[in-house]
Amino acid sequence: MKRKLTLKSIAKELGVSISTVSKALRDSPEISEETREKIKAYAKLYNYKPNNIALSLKNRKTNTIGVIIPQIVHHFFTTVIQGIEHEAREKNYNVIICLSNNDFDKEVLNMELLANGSTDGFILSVSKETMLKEDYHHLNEVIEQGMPVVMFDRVVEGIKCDRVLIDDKEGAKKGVTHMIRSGCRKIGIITSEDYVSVGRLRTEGYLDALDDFGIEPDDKRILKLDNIDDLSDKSKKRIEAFIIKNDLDGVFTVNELFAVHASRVISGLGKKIPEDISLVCFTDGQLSEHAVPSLTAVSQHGEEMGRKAAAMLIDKLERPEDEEEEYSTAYIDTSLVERESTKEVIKR
Amino acid sequence: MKRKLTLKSIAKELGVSISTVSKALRDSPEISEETREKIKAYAKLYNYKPNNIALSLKNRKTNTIGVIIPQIVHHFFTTVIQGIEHEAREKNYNVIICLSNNDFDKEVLNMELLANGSTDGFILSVSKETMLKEDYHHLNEVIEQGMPVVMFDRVVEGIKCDRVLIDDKEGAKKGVTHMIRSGCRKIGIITSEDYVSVGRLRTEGYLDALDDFGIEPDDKRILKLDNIDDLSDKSKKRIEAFIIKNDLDGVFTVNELFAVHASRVISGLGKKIPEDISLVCFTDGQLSEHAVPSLTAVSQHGEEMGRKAAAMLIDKLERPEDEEEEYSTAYIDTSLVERESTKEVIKR
DNA sequence: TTGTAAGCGTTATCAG
DNA sequence: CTGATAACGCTTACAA
Repeated sequence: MKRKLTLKSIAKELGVSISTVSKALRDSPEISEETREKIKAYAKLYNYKPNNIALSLKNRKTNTIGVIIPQIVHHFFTTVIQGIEHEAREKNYNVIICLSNNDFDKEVLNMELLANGSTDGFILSVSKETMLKEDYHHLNEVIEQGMPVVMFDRVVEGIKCDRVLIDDKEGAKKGVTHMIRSGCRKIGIITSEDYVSVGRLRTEGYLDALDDFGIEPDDKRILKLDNIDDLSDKSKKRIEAFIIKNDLDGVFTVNELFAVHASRVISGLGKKIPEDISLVCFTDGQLSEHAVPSLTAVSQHGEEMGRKAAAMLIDKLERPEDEEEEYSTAYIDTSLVERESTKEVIKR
Repeated sequence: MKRKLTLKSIAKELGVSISTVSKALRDSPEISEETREKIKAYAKLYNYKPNNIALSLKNRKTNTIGVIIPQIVHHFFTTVIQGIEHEAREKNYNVIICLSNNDFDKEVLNMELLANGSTDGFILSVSKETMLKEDYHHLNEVIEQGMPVVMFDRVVEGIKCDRVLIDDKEGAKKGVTHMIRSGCRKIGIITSEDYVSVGRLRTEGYLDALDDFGIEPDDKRILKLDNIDDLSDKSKKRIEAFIIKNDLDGVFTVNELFAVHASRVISGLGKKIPEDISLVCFTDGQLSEHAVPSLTAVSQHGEEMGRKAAAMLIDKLERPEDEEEEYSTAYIDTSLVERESTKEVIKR
């Protein structure tokens, strides 16, 4: 086993001091051309790379971003991570990803773990449990210690940090408006309980769209499920009942899973999509793209969101300490991807 | 901004030496009950947590596992990561995830980056480009430096490391056998070029199954696509042509994407699944589960694979240096998840 | 029982 | 131009 090269071992080998080696490798003009070349040649030959840990300790800077998300088995989050990764790499930062599993304690634990020297700042989407508990002491603590935080997607108020949000309300409005323009009038929505901010906002967008066209909202056409992250048997049952009982010509859902199940139920009833019932969902992922019929979807541009979050964080990290204390919220636009589950917009 | 507590700051505050604080916090019997309590009380009150970076430097041990994968937007990899995460947390390790984007240079870069002090070992699935190039110097280098490596899923030979593999051949055999038992005789396979090990192995499993039942293989019924990770327009066209030209009563695909497209093409031809053509795919993900018809799939148990890989790595990391030099390969069993795309097995 | 000092691998300051 | 020294935060012989 070949031990890793250190400045010390190079210095010893070449008969110079450690600091000479260090300076030579960083192209300091203090060092004579000759020794500099000799040292650099040696370092190159044996592939010397400085030890990041030592650098982090020395500089009190890790050049690492901590990302904490509820779960990774979720297409949206993976695209966000890709965006973060890309931006981070370009700006020479590393990324550490931790999962909270939607569990409050794990979120706190991970945060504390990473905060103890492993990262310079955080990008996070808070867990559902945290939102319910409304306990944000772990966030306030790291911020208090000077580590900037950027929240995305699931954000909470009252924290001193930047935010990146999908324009959920506008996105939902786009989707529902499209259905209305294509002739739908009896549109239902399958959404989540209001404490999940994205659910609430998307419901608002739905109502806004109806309002714009003077369509009276109807509570019976709003189904609020309690878990937005997966599709439990209970949720399936409720979706079935919802579609069977209501007389609908369009359904908007806040995620893909609800939509594919709705699609299945609708087809099972012998109704045609989109001729009898149109279907639009929030989140443009694999399911929307490959379902049969493929689903018209509100695309969230997760990658862009990740890039923006990383850019905001790095900006804070590299800004001089003085003129801080300004927090902003960036909105990432959505776009509608039209597919087979909706009809053409009616031209006037 | 509240600076983080350090041993030094505590020592100063309490008027004792740094080492006294250190010892007290680690419950050293050297320190008197009294001072120990005082120090621990103070540390607890102000929530002292040791700096991980300093510990890593001191111990030459980071308690961090580096994971390098081709891409994260892939359900299988996300489940593997979950497994790694779980196992690692339980054994008190952190996980750093890096993406190679299937790019050789990026894989090398990431590996070198993490190897410079950030991690104790690696879990990786090599990028496609790396397999093509057959250049594994980066792997051999970190191994040479004493950092253990565990390869999973896409592995290569001739590297001193542990391996975790899906039993691809057996899995494909299971899937194809199921189709044969349910009455199919003209079964086609949509797979990848042979240089992708999983593609080759799954093709072998397909051939094995045919052989078991005395069915003559037919090259025309084997379609080898060049990209297994996504579904290009070119691949779509080739799948269409393949299904239209061949007279098949069953199709086995090496991933979900190929299967959903095949399903679409088959339905488009007015044929019924599974009555006219059965469909089975490798990889049990969201698409298989939610497609209409839902797809019978060979489940890969990614989570288990991740756990196993992490366990093997940690085992190596914690084993005393002496009796090493033993590398093993673990196989993770697959299981067949029967859904709507296949018929019942015919009883004799 | 407590404190001093060396060391992990770096860099920056200052002296030679 | 080169080298000693201190420091980042921590642990651990060893000394007091």
